[in-house]
Amino acid sequence: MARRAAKPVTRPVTQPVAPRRLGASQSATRAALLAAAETLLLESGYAAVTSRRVGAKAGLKPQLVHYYFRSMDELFLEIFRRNAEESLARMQRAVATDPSLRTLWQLNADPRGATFIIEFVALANHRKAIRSEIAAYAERFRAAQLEAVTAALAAGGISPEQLPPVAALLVMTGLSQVLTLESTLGVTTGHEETIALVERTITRLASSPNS
Amino acid sequence: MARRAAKPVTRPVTQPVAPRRLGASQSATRAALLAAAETLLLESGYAAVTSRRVGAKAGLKPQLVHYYFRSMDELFLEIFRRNAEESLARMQRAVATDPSLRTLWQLNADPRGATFIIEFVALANHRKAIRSEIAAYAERFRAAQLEAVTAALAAGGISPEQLPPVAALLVMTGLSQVLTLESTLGVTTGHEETIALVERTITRLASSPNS
DNA sequence: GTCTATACTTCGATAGAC
DNA sequence: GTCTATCGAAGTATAGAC
Repeated sequence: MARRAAKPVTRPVTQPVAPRRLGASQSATRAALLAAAETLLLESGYAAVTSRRVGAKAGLKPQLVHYYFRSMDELFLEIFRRNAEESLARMQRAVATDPSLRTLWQLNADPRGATFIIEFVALANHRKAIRSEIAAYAERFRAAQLEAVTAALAAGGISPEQLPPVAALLVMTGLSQVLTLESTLGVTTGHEETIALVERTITRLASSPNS
Repeated sequence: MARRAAKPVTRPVTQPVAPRRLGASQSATRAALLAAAETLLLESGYAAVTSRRVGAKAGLKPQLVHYYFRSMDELFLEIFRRNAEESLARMQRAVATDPSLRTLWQLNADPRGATFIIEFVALANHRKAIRSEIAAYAERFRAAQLEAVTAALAAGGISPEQLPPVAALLVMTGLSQVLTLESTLGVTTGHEETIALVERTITRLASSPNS
């Protein structure tokens, strides 16, 4: 992976950091690079996201990556933020329309999302700068979902003592993660039965006086 | 990542493949390299497992990695197989002693196991040679666990119609995966409540006539 | 059987011309 | 805003000396 920084670089003391020029964030070229990087990430994993390959995929020179992003970590973070913001917004829109457990469950089923999570968690394992960003987002996402689950369970007459909303949420999250993760591996034993069980349970919780 | 093979290399036609010598599989040096690689994988993610770093961690020359393993993929597979076999065996031993849901749940709680899974699934995302191996193992593990869950539920008087054993298994697997995954990120919101719910549910399923 | 020397590739990043 | 040129570190892998 040709680790970090080519040279220590004797930096002029008057310009403490970021002396390099950086491209505008509205640039179409920048957007193309981001799109190429995102595709690479999903198709081939984060290790495939190198400035050279991103450049090639976008039909551009690899140095442009460094012109628009201070470092590869910054590129990764930009990809993460965009997707995070977008999926948070999508979730909140969907919940605003129909604040049910089924809505949340269906949102989780997006296979792209699970692939993203895997890649970024693995990334976080050796790029500390990325870990905290992911953790912060995870908490934010959890809080927003929790609100929806709490409301949905209350509407179904389920008390928090019978079933803590946060536990219900984690069960759903865990399940959808395993299901999509295994699907990408080609393992699908038991998936059908499990999905059926979730559907039944959601229906039951939506309108019953019992756990 | 300084991708693949230094040179095409003009290979003599009489020696179609694997002309290189390989070290003995009982070698202590080999074991040291494997241990170092495994530690690196867990601590820093698969991208940190490079011949140079593995060598350094083991206090050996990086070239030795290539002497004992034909390629980095082979090293990864060796790590995977060892851990896979061992955890399958451990599970079967535990279940033989006490074939209950709680036994299975406690086995899943091992954080090492979940970290391994994350790393290898991410790896499988762009190393095809590894994917099939993981998928095959997953099916094997699933089948063994399923047997135990089926027996445990039957013993508790739960019919497969009330709760399909394979679905119960996937719920447990998904949960333990999310819990440890989030823990490594430092996110633990709701974990306590969820673990409590699982414990309660296991107790209920172990000895009751109701779903 | 075991390890060293070394080849060659790719990496991130920068400087400076256009 | 983009391209040419280039550096030095790190990557995989092989050939051949002990």
